[in-house]
Amino acid sequence: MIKKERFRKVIDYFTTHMPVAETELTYENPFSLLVAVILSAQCTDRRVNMITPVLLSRYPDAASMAEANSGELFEMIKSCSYPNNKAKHLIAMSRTLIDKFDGAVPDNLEDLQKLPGVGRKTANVILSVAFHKPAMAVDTHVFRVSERIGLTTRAKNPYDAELQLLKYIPEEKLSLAHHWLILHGRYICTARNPKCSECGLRAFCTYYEKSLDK
DNA sequence: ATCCCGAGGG
DNA sequence: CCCTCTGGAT
Repeated sequence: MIKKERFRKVIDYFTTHMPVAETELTYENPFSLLVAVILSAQCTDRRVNMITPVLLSRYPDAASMAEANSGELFEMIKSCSYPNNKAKHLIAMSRTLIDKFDGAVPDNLEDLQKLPGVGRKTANVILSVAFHKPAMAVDTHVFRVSERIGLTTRAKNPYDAELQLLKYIPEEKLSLAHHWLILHGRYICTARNPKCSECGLRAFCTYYEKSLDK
């Protein structure tokens, strides 16, 4: 099956079965989304959503978080992974926002990636979700699912996968597609013991086909 | 034991 | 390319 056809089938399937797909992180503005996405690394959205309301009521914007006491901030986020790194990143990120961007979250990839703790994946999420710009953030789910269902072929790294996906997904569907792949990866196409019996994509899934040989 | 919407540094 | 950070859920 040619690539274009494969993408069409996948998009058709999700359009029917998951017409609405949004981030499961709660947020109110670009800054709170930025904080939530930084906290979400190696941590479930459920836990992040328990932390951010408390954290953001204490530090509602870059100005207040830039002046946060690192020990106090650490205590508030210690139940998620890498609390030490994340506490440092949140404070340094806020300081950079104040120093270089007038306290506002930038709306372009280059400037977003200048923020401590913000890499390409996080920057793409902010662009796509907070600013509704065409971008494809590739996280562990998007990377795994895309490879399994053949949207990408031997992607070497997340950026490679991003380029392969951008080639065939229409701009206006990028954000939707991003969340389709994440939610599918989270609940059906899980890393271990994927629920292929519940998956409507198995008819043309190369991963499922291979699993039958075992 | 293995994985969760990674980033920074060597 | 590799490693480290590092808590909670399953």
